[in-house]
Amino acid sequence: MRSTGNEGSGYWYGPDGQLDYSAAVLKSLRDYRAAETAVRRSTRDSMGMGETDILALRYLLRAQASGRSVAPKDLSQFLGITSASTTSLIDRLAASGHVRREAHPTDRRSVVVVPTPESDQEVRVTLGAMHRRMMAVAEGLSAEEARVVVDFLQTMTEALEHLDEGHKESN
Amino acid sequence: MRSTGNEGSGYWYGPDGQLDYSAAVLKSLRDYRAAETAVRRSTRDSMGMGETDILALRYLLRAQASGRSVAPKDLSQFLGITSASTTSLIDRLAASGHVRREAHPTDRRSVVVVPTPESDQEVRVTLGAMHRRMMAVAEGLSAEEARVVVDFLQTMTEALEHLDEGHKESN
DNA sequence: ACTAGTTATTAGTTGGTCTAGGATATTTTT
DNA sequence: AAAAATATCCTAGACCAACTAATAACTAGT
Repeated sequence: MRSTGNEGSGYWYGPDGQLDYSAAVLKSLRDYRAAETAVRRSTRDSMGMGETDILALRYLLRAQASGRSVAPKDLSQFLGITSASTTSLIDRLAASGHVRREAHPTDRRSVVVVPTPESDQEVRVTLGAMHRRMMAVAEGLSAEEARVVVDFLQTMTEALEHLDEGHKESN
Repeated sequence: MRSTGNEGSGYWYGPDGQLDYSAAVLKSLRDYRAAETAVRRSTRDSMGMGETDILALRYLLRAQASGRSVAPKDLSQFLGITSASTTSLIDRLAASGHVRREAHPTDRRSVVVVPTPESDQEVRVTLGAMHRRMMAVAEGLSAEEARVVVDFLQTMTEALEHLDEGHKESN
């Protein structure tokens, strides 16, 4: 339907119409992912850290911003790595001056991992430009368009999540 | 989906309106990425291979489907890894029976990497379900909605790509 | 007080990448 | 035609981040 108005998204005209739109949607999704991966890689290189380290740092900064304190265990769970890997990750981040280990106020087994102000600054500078760009694109959408995009992404996310559940059965 | 209000997408109502939509868009994009990453990881684990190996295999299968032949050099370039890493990657894939090395028809220095029929089958089974699911979601969009989504993703992709260009200059 | 469970760490292994260098085949120069 | 330069792939050795298994320090239940 509405076969007009696709000058911008081209490449996918075809006799069928409907099916071509779907292919275009999936392709644009793949392209987006590729671009995002490239940016992450570039960021990662420019900060001299691995992907996981950056994820961890961002998690720590977010937690700090909302007043939560983070133990190594929380990082393990969030990142999906073992506690041993988390220990060495914190070692790395501490060695590079991005975090400090502090004593846990009540549980003396545990530790609180705190990002340093410098790392906060660094991440802001490095990731700020990307975030602003993306925010600008999002703000370019009308409320109705935003609704369509959010609905689509959520539905796609749910589809993937359900898929992941039934992954054991060879289906 | 189908937007009956936003019970699903909630959390983002606020006095401002416009800005909250943008935040919701970015959040849904993040969530989608997280879900996709999880599925990839799960697939990777279930096939007992690394991420790079799966990318390589898919590249090989696509190339085969379109009649192109692939040399190790092509894999290096596509994956962005060194030739040494590519060698060991091919070693792995050959050891697990996913590919074979064959002589290059004209250039006797070179080698052609060919995916085995079994690996084709395996990838089809493993990735087919995901692709069908995603296609189903995409087909659930009207033409107009598809246009909005594709435009959005393309614009976002361009924003990221331009960002990546100016990444050397401290900006 | 003793046992069981939790939390973080250490030690050692594995997997995938890198750099450096070597082997073989092709192309270009002399 | 022979020699030099280039191209393509492989091998060797090292590094890094993840893993598993075992340990130390602590908390909580009985």
